[in-house]
Amino acid sequence: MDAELDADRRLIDRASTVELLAAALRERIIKGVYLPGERLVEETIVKSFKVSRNSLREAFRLLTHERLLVHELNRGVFVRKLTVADVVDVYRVRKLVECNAVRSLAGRPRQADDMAEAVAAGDRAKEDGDWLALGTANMMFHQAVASLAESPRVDELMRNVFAELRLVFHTVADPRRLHEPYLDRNKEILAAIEAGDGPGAERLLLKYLEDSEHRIVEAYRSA
Amino acid sequence: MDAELDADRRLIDRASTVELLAAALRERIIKGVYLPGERLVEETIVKSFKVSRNSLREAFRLLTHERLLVHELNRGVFVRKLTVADVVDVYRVRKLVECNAVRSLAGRPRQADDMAEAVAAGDRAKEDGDWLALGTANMMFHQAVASLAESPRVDELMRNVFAELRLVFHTVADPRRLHEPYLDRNKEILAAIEAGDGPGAERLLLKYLEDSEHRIVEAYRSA
DNA sequence: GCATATTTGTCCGTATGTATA
DNA sequence: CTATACATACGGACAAATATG
Repeated sequence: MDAELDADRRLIDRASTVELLAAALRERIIKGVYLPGERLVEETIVKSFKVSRNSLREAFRLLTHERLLVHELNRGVFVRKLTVADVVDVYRVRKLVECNAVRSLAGRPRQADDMAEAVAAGDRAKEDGDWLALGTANMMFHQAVASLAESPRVDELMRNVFAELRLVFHTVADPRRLHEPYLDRNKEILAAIEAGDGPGAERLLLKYLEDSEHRIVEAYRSA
Repeated sequence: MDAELDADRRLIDRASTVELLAAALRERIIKGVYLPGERLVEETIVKSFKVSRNSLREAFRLLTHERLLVHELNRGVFVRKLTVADVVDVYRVRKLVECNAVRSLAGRPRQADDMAEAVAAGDRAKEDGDWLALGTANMMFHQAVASLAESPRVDELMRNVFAELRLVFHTVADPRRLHEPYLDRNKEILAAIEAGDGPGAERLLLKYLEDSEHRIVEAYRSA
C-alpha cells in the first residue's frame, strides 16, 4: 500500500504525504471500498498506509471538508451517508448551475469536446456492462456542462457536489437502472449545445435533472 | 490569548481546540490584524495561543479550504491576496447565485427580515463612521439575498465567497468610497423584494453587482 | 449502573527535507 | 556554497471521551 504512495510521490514531485493519502482515501470512497456509514479507524489505516497518525488526521480533515467524510467529536470519522434532504439540495444546486450554464449559449463552446468524450466513455462503459464507469462518465458529462460557466469557483463547487452524489451510487441497489437511461438524453443535450441552442438545451437539461432526482430519491427511500 | 480560547471552550462545550483556534484566526484575518500577503509563522502563533503545532496545522487547513489562507508546500501559509481574476470570478458567482435567487420571487420571503436588519446595521455603521462595519452589513444583506435560494450548499458557497471578498477591503485604500454608495441601493433592492417584484429586483441587483465589481477592480489595479 | 478496554484529542521531541539570505 | 530558518513527517505519551462487557 505504501509503495503506491511512494510511486506517486516520485511522479508528482510536489505533493505532500497528506495530499497523496487524501487522494488514495478519496479513490477508495468513490469506488465503494469504504461504504457510506462505515467508520474509518485511525489505527487501522495508519498501519495499512504506513503513515503517521498526524498525517492521517490532516487527510481526514481535507476529505471532511469535501463532504465525503463526517467527523464526530471523540467518536471518529465515518464515510458520509447522504440523507434525502442532501440529495434534494444537491439537485437544487445542479439545476441552478447547469441550467444557467447552458442558458446564455452562443456558438459551439470549447467544452463540447469534453462532453463528446464523456458520451463516448459512457458508450464504452455500457458495452462493458460497467455501471459504475457509466455513472462516472455521466458525471464527467455534467461537469463539462457546468464548466460552461467558465468559473473556477463554480467548477470546484460542482466537483464536490458530484463527488457527494457518487456516495449515493453505493447505497442504492441497482446502478444500471440509475444511469443507463441517461446516456441517450446526454446525447440530445449535447446536440442542442453544439447547435448553439441554449434554451433548447436548458429545457432538456431541466427535465433530465428532475427525472434523475426523482428516480434517485425513490430508490433512496426504499434503501 | 489562550485565556480567550479557554473562555470560549467553556461556553461552547462541544468545540474542539482546532475549531476555536480557527475561529480566532479567522476573526483576525477578517478584521485585518493579519493582512493579505502576510506570512503566518507556525512557531509564533503556537506560542501566542499556547496550542500544539498539530492543532494549528489543522486550523490552517480549515482556513485554507475557506480560501482565506494559501498554503505553499514547504514554505508555509500566507494570508490570501486576491488577484483581479479572483475578484472577477467572485462577482461571476455572485451574479449567478444572487440574481437567480431573486428571479423566481413570489410573495414576501422570510429572509426579508434579515435583509432589513442588515440595512439597519448599515445605517448605524454609517452614522458611526465605521466603514469596516458598513462593509460587513453590506455582506450580511447580500448573504440574506443569496439565502433566498434556500440551499445549505449555496449558503456555504456564498459565506466563503463573501469572506474572500472581505480580504479586498484591507487592500484598497478608501473603504468609505467602496461601501457608502450601496446602502441606498440595497434599500431599493429590498423594497422590490418585499413587493414580490422578482424581475425588478433582479435588474437592480445586476446593475449593483456590475457597478460594485467595476469599482473594486478599478481600486484594486491602482493598489 | 459500574468497571474496563478501546479510541480519539492533544501535545511534545526529534529527524529530515526544503527554501532562501 | 554554507548557514539558517522553517515546514514536513514521524512516533511516543498521556488525558479525555466513548464503547463494551
